[in-house]
Amino acid sequence: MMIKIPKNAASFMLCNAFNKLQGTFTVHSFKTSNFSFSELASQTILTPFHSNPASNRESLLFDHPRSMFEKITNFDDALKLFDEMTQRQPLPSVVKFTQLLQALTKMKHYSCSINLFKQMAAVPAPVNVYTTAIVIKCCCELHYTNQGFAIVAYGLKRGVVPNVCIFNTILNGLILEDRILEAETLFKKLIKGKLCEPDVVMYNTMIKGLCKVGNNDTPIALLRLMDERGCEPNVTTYSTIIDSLCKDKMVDDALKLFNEMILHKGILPNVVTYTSLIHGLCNLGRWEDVSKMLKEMEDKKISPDVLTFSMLVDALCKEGKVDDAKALMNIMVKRGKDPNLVTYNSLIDGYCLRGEMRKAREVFDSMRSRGIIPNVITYNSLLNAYCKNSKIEKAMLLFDEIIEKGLKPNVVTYNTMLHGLYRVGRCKDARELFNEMQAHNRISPDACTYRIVLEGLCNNHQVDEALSLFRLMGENKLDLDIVVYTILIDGASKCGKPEIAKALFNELSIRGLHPNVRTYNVMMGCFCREGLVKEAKELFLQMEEMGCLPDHVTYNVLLQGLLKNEQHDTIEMLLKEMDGQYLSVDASTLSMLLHHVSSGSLDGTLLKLIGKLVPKKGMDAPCFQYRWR
DNA sequence: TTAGGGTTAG
Repeated sequence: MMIKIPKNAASFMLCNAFNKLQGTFTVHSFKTSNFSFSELASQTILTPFHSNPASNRESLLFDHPRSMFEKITNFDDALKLFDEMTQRQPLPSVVKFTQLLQALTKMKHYSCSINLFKQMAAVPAPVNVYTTAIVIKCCCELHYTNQGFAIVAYGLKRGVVPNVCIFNTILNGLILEDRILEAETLFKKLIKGKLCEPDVVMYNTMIKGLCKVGNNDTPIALLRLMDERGCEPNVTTYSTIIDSLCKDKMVDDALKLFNEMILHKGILPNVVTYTSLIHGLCNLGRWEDVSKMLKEMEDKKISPDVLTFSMLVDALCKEGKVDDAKALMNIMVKRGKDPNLVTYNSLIDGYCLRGEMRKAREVFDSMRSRGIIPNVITYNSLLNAYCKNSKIEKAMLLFDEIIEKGLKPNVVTYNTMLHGLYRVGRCKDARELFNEMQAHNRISPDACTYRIVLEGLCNNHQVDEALSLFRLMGENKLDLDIVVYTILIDGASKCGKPEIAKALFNELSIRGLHPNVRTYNVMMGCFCREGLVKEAKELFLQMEEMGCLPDHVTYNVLLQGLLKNEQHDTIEMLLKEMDGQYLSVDASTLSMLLHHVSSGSLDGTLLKLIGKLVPKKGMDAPCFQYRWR
């Protein structure tokens, strides 16, 4: 679609530039009822908005426009008003039409706004840059950004010159649709073609989009570009980048930017900036820095909000400090910040992970009595706890309750249930559920589902079925990753099929997969079980050559293999290596070592070394402590 | 006296 040349020179330049843009973006026609925006754009006989004489002669109906438009709370009222407006002679001003469209858009009736806009075009009613901006936003919100382009073209035909607001809406639309590359190209063209000078809002939009795709360098480059082009960043600009860095665990870089913002730019951080930083610090377990940040907020009289508190509640729960988390929830209530569904879910999950089901249920009941309706995530936590504790009957009752409440189980729900069923050996029920999730609820199994099923089958001595499912996965081109291979190697080995385990291990290099520490541990366990200690030792050397460092499991597996097979020559060396790497012996290795010492097959002088390898108890990891005032 | 971005938690 080419735009024909309009009257004034500025529009002429814009049209040229816009036509060049067409090469980069596909502009689809906007067909709904009987005409499209692309067709509209190519029409020539349209009334320019400024020639409408109605604007200075309003009737009584429109003398109080605010109250009139504030009353529009539903679709029917809007339509009725619109009909009256379009039938008036002369037509109401463009501002009135714009207000009506804006009222609908604020109510999220995007399609309705677009339809009215089309009817306006048919009248034709007056249109200006505000009107088109609103309708373009509607298209973008509906993920029809291409139609937004068509409206820009249509606007140009009517002398509406797109400005920074309109281009920003388009950029935001592309970002909403994850079309970041296209947004970047358009942004560059806007600058190069001097179509508009980006302002802080536009830079923020672009920065948000780039952060969304996991890029941190370009947003920082944009921040520098703002400086070059004389555009002042604001707290949103910095907070967006700070948050992105924190999510990528680059908290120190985020803190540098935070200091730059305050000290060099004189921009005050807000609760969002602090919440992002606190979140990043919590994830890295930097509790002292978290306390510092909270103190700083207090000094600056910035109150933590529900999100700040919820995040801290969640962090405490993940550290196992669930009672502290509950106490923090009481503090937030005292401060007038009501915990919401997310906050309650964290606390319930925290109790569930500790197996404190009575407390979890108490919180569950209290949230409901406060009118907060549990969602599928709430149920998943409870379900997981019941399954992990082999309380499959309770889990099944809960599963029924999810459906009774009209909630839709998700893939996590099914994975949890499958795990639970295999744990108690109910393979047939698991198989039925596996079929049901796909057939009845149209939920596709994910990589996790397959791992659970394969591991479940292996643990229940159904290695052959696991293998055939595994081969089926290969045909479906599902993730045949190293985790899946490791599960099967372990399963085959433990079910007395070491040959299959070895064949699978050898298959890895053909598939281009690299064994990880778990894979090596499992394979070494397989050799040891077979009495092939020499092969296990060789693998131990090989893994280091391949750049895979042994962990405490590796040493324990090898030690047990050596002890079982009465090969004592390398034991002292291994124990010394463990000591050097601060690794511990596990309970069964320890008892075997002690047994061999007492029977005299191991030298008693090793006892001192063994003592150093016993894990120390009772040392609580340092965690978050803060004196709330 | 009509338009755009607004960043933070499970």
